[in-house]
Amino acid sequence: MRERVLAVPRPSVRSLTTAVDVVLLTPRDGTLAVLLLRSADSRARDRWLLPWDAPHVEEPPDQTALRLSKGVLGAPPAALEQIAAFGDERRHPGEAQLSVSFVGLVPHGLAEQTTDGAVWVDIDQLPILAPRHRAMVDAAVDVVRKRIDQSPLAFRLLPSSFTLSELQSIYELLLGRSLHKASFRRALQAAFLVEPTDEWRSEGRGRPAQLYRYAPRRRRGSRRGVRFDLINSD
Amino acid sequence: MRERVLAVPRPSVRSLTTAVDVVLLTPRDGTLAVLLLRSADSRARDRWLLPWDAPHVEEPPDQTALRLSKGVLGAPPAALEQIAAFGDERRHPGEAQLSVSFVGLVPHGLAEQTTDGAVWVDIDQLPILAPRHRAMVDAAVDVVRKRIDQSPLAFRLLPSSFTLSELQSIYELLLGRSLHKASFRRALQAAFLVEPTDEWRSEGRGRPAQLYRYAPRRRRGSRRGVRFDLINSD
DNA sequence: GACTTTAGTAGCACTCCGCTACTAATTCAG
DNA sequence: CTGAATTAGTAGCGGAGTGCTACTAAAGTC
Repeated sequence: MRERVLAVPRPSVRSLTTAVDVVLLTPRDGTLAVLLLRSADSRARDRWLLPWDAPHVEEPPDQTALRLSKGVLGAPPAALEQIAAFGDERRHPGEAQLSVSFVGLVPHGLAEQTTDGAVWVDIDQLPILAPRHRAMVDAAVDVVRKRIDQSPLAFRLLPSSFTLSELQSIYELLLGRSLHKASFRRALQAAFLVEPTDEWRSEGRGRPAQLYRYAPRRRRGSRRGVRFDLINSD
Repeated sequence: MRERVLAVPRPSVRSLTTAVDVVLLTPRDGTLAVLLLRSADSRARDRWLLPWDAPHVEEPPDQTALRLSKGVLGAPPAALEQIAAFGDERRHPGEAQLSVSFVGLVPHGLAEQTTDGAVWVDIDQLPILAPRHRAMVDAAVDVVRKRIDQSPLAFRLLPSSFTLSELQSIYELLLGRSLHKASFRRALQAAFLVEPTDEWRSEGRGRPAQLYRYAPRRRRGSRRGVRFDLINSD
């Protein structure tokens, strides 16, 4: 930083039409479902939409996403994270040049109380959406699957006490594949993420299950080496 | 999707002042360095800046990022990925309401030929930057560290043939910690990412090293279980 | 009471990972 | 020429992690 450097001309900003779009996901019937809105205008090009809006004046995008989520759910989602900005030629329903997209996770209980006009649709039975909205849904699922290991997302989809089978179902759902029961529990125990309560829940037939609560304890440093889990040879 | 749903009012977009900002990283002297520009106006509030500009008309943000990168480097970077959109109260040097930020990786050779006005600064010796730029640099490093396992980023920072020690250095640099030689090589072999050439390189003192090339072979499906690598108890 | 269903555990075989300790090939100092 | 220094590369041990089969446990159903 001691070298002499020439100065560069100062750029300036430009105004782009902007939208904030939200992909709300909930566990439903063994898979993930997305919240879609039926278009107001029956002659509109897009019949189904992700909830979206322009940011209000001085409102940061994450606040817009939160406002939108509360609007359709009546309450904030269990988690809300930015996916990415989409600004390419893929069409947005409002013709926004730039979209900032968010993914939210909605626990089952909250998912039942959506406002009129909102419908949960299974993730592999999506209707035709505007291309940009379609890309956001795919990206949202990817984001969730990538974060699930690092962040206690799964626990936010459950009530404060839950059975380990319920927890496993959530993980299977979010990961999109099934897990082995014994291995799942062993990994869970090694991670010190849950602790048993002294309650049990009898769910129809079968042996009652012990209830657990989310109670992460400080990990002893588990510096892993490089994994090279390279799947997509990008 | 067979339920009857009420229609919702149609939102509309709004124009926000927008910038695209680029965090270019290169390996240098055993750590990562960021490319910064010296501000044109000596009385400007921010003396140092990340390269940034407004998108041109009809130019998607990733193209803007590529244009900016080529502008300072004279050539495209080895990799260029979106980090995130920043739209909160953290100040942008151009007062942009919304910033779309990208991270680019620059191989050592290319890093030496930057235009005048650009300086590489060690990542832990950053000068004061506008808060939003500062946040972008931190986020850029995080993004790289999270993707390094899944994506062959490291190989793009090296010439087409390289020694395994060089490769390990790049990994150490990107990950920000040192790796064990034998373990690194074992993991690399298991991943079928490289193949040896029949050339050797003698680098001053010490035994000559065999040169390898990046040659990923289709992995046999290595479905791992859940890892619960939960470190940040978010 | 036998059967079904769900919860939960034991433990084997195998892989993976960190590490110490080695061998190999070169340069450099004298 | 010889030995120290330096860098490359491998062997293999011990422990941790993983996938799986096979079991035991506790409830409901008929």
